[in-house]
Amino acid sequence: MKHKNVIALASRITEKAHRLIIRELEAHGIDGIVPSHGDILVNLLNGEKYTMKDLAEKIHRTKPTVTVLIDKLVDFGYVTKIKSNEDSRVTFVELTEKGLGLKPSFMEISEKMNAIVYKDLSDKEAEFIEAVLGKINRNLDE
Amino acid sequence: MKHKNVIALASRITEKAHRLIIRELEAHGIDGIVPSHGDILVNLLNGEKYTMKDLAEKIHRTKPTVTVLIDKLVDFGYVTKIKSNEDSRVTFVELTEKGLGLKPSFMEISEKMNAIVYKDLSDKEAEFIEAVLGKINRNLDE
DNA sequence: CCTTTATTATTAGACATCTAACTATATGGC
DNA sequence: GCCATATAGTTAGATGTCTAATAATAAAGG
Repeated sequence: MKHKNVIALASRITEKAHRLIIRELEAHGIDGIVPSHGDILVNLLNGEKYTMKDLAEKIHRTKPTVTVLIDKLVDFGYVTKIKSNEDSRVTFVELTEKGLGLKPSFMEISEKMNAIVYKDLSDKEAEFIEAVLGKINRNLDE
Repeated sequence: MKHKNVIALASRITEKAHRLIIRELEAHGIDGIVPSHGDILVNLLNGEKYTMKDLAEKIHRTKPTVTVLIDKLVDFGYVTKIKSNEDSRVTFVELTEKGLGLKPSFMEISEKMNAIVYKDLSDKEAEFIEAVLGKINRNLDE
């Protein structure tokens, strides 16, 4: 019990993973996209449409943040906003054709990431570490 | 090998830990300080003085970022900047008395954080998870 | 020496993110 | 039916962070 640096490691891993994702996206010709945009797009890749609020919850960001993120994705032509008919406060977000076209790249990047992260980890180790991280994650929900 | 979400967990853990740190700092009456400021201060708590560049490396941030962070810490009166005599390009940063006074709070917060993160983890589990996270962290240094 | 190259730090500009405040709409109680 | 309250989304303002460019100084090579 001498080290006590799970948080520092988690932080460094998160940042390196984010940089890797951005680098890979650029390598696939996808520019100006940060991981949060990616998270949104991944959620939309099943073809469903979601409200701004739904997306905010899914990617663990606030609504104002999602407004900005989505506006950028609209500018890039990856998604469209659709006003709800039933409740005019609500805005749905849906992938465009161009957005749907990102799927192969996203799957490749995801596989590449997993190959790096889980390199030389046995299935047992992978399972164990996810279980423990899950526990720590819950512990932090004060 | 079904989950594959170490990165997502690391990301959530990092963010929750950061929020917890900020909340605890405020509870100790330390306001306007984010984890990066904390990282800098923790590094200075041994009484040594470090250059801007040193600090940037220690906290894994760029030099422009550290310039901004330090300027804020100077405004708050926690640190002072001292021009080097030997090399006039170099600026040293050192804790003030007020900065030194943060030590007890920082230690308390660190202990509280460890208590939460390592709650119901055996020593063996803690050791193992840090070893595996260390491995993943290195794997990401492409 | 003097010029080129390297190094330290800052400034400028961009962006994701947050909280707080605001708008607009819906819902629920009386 | 109206008014209070809740909910969805945006806008405004602040801040940490980055990259690129700049300034100032040091070191190195001819």
